[in-house]
Amino acid sequence: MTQGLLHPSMGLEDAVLLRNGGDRLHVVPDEPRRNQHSDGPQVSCFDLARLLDRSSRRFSGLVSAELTRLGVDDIGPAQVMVLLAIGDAELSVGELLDRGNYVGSNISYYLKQLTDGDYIARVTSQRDKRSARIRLTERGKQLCADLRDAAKAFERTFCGEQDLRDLATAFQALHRLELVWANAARYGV
Amino acid sequence: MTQGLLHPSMGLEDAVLLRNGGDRLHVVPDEPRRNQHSDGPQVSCFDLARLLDRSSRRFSGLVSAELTRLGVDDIGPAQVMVLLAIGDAELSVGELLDRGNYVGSNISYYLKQLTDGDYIARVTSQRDKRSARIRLTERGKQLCADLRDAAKAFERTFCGEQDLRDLATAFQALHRLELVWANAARYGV
DNA sequence: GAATTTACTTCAAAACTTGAAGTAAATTTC
DNA sequence: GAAATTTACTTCAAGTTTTGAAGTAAATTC
Repeated sequence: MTQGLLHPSMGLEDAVLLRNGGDRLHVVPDEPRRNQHSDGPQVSCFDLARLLDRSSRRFSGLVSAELTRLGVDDIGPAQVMVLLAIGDAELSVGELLDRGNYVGSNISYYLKQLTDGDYIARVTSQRDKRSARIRLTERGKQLCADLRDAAKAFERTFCGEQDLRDLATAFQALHRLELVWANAARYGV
Repeated sequence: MTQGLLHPSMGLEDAVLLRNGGDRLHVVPDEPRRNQHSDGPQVSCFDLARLLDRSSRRFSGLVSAELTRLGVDDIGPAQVMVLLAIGDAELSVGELLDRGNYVGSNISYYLKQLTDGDYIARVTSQRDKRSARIRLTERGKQLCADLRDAAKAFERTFCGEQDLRDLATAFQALHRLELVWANAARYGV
């Protein structure tokens, strides 16, 4: 039984959390810092996938908390992600779909909630009346701005230089992997 | 309005997919390869979060497809993740919870399905009769093995050296970020 | 101008998540 | 050593999210 790729019963995921007397939190790496390219213990795509899930959930929790703090209770983190995906652009539902996260009926469902909550405005496109153009309302923009501010504050409080680099590193590496997975889904598999 | 952290309307996520005549797929990086530490365009945690979601979904899709191919139709990718989280270990529900992904009632729900499908066996612990010990059945082990094989085959077909490095890189960076997020959730925020 | 395709939306069923409440065993407290 | 508390789960009911099939109306193609 091909053992090897999958974790050899050693929890790759155990967190080492410490509080250091003062008011600032530190994450203590168990090793000085691995050489960027000697990939350490074998990592399978399943390991990564579980970490993806876990991180996603964790982050959603933070966004939820922030929404509560902001007094927003008609939408959740999932809807927020849609808002952020729209950003400053004015785009059609199709373009939003191309941005990747969702399937059609799903985004309709979110858009309905966001429209009801007055976070986005939808106007039927003049050139193509089938297609709706979507953009943030003032309320939507305000929420995004508030969240960005919260994220900034969060970074100042909890993140060091290395954490910010990790953010970019994770993004780049994951971005490439996603292309591979998308490719696979598209052709053969 | 604090613009900057959030995508300046340029889709960081557009995929560049090519098919190159032959039977092998390539992902074409738009630059030779960024210096590992000059983090390129600003990436916010929201950008990463959306990518996390997207990648997760994408990967689940691949697992789903593989399950279908294997003729497994009583469980989905979510349950598979639980199986893989258990691995070769025999552990209690509590330990599984500590491995991080789920909340209590949630894992009960999955464990029930996995028990019904005969993928896992649960025995009441003798030392502490409240606690159930969980392990994979032969069927569960077989499925995990099949999936690992599929992943191997997948890697051979679709991944280059760089992709494998990305896997490890993403894992490490994300792992650290998750600690930060977990920390934040635990104290203050 | 009929047939097809595109760009969505709606609906209903399934899957998943959450939180509150429940159960039974272990531990602590008095 | 019995009562109270805590631990280790499970169950339940009420959401929320996801999926896929079907629908609608505008645009395109034939």
